[in-house]
Amino acid sequence: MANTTARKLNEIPRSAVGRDGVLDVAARLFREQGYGSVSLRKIAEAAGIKAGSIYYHFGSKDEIIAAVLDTGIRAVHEGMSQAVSALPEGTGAEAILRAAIGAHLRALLDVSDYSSANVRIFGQVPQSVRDANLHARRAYEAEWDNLLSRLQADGALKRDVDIRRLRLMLIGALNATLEWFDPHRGSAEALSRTYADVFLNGILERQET
Amino acid sequence: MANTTARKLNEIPRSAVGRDGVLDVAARLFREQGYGSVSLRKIAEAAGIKAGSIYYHFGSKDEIIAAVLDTGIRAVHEGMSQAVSALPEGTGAEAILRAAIGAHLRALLDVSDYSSANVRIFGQVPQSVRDANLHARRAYEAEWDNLLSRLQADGALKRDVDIRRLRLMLIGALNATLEWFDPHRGSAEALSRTYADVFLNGILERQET
DNA sequence: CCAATTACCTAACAGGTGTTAGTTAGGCAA
DNA sequence: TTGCCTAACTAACACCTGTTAGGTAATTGG
Repeated sequence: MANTTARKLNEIPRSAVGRDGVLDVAARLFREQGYGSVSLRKIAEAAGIKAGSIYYHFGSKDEIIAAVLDTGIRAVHEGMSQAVSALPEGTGAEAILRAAIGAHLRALLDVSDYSSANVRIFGQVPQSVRDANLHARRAYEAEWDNLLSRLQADGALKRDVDIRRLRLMLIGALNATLEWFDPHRGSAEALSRTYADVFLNGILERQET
Repeated sequence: MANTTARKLNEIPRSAVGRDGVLDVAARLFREQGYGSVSLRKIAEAAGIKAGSIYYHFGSKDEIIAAVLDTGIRAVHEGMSQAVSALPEGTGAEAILRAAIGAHLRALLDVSDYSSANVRIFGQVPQSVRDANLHARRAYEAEWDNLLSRLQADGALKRDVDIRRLRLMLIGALNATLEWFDPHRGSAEALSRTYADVFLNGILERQET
């Protein structure tokens, strides 16, 4: 009885696992090992339950990865949107871009297994699951395209760069970081600064001609 | 002994498939579908033989992906090295970098399923297979680091950029192209030029202050 | 012509896969 | 107490996986 009361007072659900617990574990495993190598039995074991029990919370394996992918994209999208809209009015183009780049990278490297899982396994999941995630993806891509177009219209970005292509290159570069970034070797913050430096001004030493 | 060698070198193999045929098919499937989704039976079917027959040419599935990964890295490495060393002496830093970027991208997008398969599945493959590929990978990475260090020492590259980090960012960005590039939408050649433009000079419109 | 080699085939193996059906134990409302 | 709800369980299913053993037809060097 004391147990029951204690449980009620805290916000801990009766079960130590639950739907969210399964999802958290799944996101972590997918990020670490890739889609094909993670079976329902592995997820169940890591979550401390049995494989069949997963079907109380989810209708299929696809439903699990779909949920992971969706949560992941939303996390990055929200992080980036908020970082940009939190800037004071009149912020310069360079600072805006630095904020957006920083937010995207932070979402991947610091914040959540969901975001990184999305990036890493998207190319490996069944087409139907990819398709289900496309709406959310396109919304995030549109956010970037809007931002970049606005900056280009203001004259801050070079006019000869195609926005769609620039966005693909930029986000692709940031996402690729997941394949090699090691937090022991440097902070996500410093890395984000380097990315911004390179993309904004390039790596060539400027000639004074 | 010499006879056997001569036969192997001169004559077209009797079979329409053979070890190389299996390898070609495997590289294509791995590139298209990822490591986990490609079974030996799928490879065999696409090659026009039966699953068991693969074991005449290879000792295990791991041996197949190891061969694919190895061929892939070598193809990119050779392409990049030759493109750079084919430049006339006295070629400027910018032209050298453009040549290297172009060669890397061409190897991924135009030349060979092996290169693109390497990039796409490396992160999904069993650790032992990754480890076996590391020597070849490191050799290619060293080639880039040498190139970039030389250019930096010559004063062509900014001095505040860490070479290792720059190489990871640059190759990562180029490799990410595989996830979205559509040859119907533009040539690899034009894309390579855009990558060079962005990385060398950045995307900010230069202010004339 | 013979023997060996090459490149395939068939059939089976043990184990892993996603998924389903039926069961159980505890908490809660009436 | 009764009966429902929640969140798990066990056991099995049909299928797929990498892999092995043994067999076969065609080609070739001696």
